[in-house]
Amino acid sequence: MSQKELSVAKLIQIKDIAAYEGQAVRVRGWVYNKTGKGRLQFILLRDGSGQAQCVAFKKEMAPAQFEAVRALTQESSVIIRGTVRADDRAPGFPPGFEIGIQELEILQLAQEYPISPKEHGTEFLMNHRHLWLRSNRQWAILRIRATIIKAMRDWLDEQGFLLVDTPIITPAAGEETTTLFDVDYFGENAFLAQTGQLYNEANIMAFGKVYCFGPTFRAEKSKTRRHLIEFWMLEPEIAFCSLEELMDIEEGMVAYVVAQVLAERAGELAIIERDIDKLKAITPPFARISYDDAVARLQERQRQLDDPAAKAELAIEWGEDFGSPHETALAESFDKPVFVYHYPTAVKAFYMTPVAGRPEVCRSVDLLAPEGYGEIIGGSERIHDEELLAANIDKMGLGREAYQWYLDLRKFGSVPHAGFGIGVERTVAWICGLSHVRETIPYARLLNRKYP
RNA sequence: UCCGUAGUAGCUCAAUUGGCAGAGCGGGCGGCUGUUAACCGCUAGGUUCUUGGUUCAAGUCCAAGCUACGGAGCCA
Repeated sequence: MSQKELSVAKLIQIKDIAAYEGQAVRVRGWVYNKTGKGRLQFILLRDGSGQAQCVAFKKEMAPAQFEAVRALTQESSVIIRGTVRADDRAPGFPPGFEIGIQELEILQLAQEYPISPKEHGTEFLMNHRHLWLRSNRQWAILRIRATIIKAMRDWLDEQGFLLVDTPIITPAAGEETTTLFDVDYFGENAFLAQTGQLYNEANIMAFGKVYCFGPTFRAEKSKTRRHLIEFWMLEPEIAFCSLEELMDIEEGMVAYVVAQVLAERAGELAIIERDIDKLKAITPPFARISYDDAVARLQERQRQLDDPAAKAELAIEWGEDFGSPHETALAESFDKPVFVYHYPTAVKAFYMTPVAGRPEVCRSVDLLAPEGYGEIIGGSERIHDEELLAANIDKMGLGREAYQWYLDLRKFGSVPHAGFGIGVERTVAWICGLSHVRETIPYARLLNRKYP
């Protein structure tokens, strides 16, 4: 191959490498790993779309060029020109193809890179999150995250929902007032949104079926594997919708999301070594059990336990909310997500409709993911009666002024309606089989972490 | 906030009863024509989290603090 041919070699993305077998190409990227054997050097190059092994033989290159390859450091940025060939020995994403290097251009020779292919601790990796994203596993997880978000939105769009954005800076609490982030709004007090739901309820009266998608903020001092201070939530809201219809929607969306991940991210699931048989089982219908039934199941299960510590952890009386051991124990009976509906009114938010003839429970439903991942969705039928809603706002001591516009919705053509919120990070953690949500978001905001 | 565990080289970890501060990886130098977290030889690299205490002697024991990790509560 002549210099001229090389200089006009087509610039490709590594994900497409199989289509260029036998052709001269250029790839741009970063040195993910390097190994070699004297006059033979192997560069594993990643370009964001995939990874390809690039091979340098000393006898096929100018001496200075070969020396440059030999001196490459991990994460150096380069442009490589060479010829694509099939080789079963070649690792990569996709595997089976490699590039025989003919020319190398170094954009920057990287300094000593802190993240080696060997093991590291959580603290070290989180401190280097801005670099950790380049690692295979993190790369795969965040690509799956993107597919999950896209699938959720595609499904809703297909079902006739409209994306309607809700504000981040809000004057009133969506839920409890203890977990709000304060914002100085030109000398007045405002808060970062915990939910877009109240605005969704206004928006459905204009558009029928809507959803919002964005970050939400909760200043909870919680330090668990399933909590973030800043997390992303997708919240559909539907006019003229019952709790049963809401469950149909949740079920359809979750099943679609899992199917899309299986179809489009098989390679990434393989990188993170996810057991995909567990995901293939996620098809409608999902079991639906009442809170009453769930408590009875938990009490029965607790009776069968011998270990006193485990027994104490799983203790529950009717009226109490579930802790994470309860959610895990409940979900263990199912190999799909399970709905738990009609929770006690006292443990749920002020806007949830009481069950007719049984006001101690409300028209609420949580969806618990399998494999111990717990609640990924919370939803309910909203109160559409002005008197009852106003009374609840007073009872919670929330202050009626800030909710005046919300109460207005019940004056001008109020209708039964329902909606839910699905936590993106918890969904990603479940589908990817991760032990902690900190790896499901590019830059996690945790109780004691705001860097990088 | 509470309970538990830990903090030693850039990283992951050893260090016996309180008695000379060590290995692998990564870095540097050299070797090797099919490597897959390559391999072989040489080499540099330390305020043992901080402060105070006990002791002839502290990485090791005691006290307080800081930080992280695991779990609980709360939630999506």
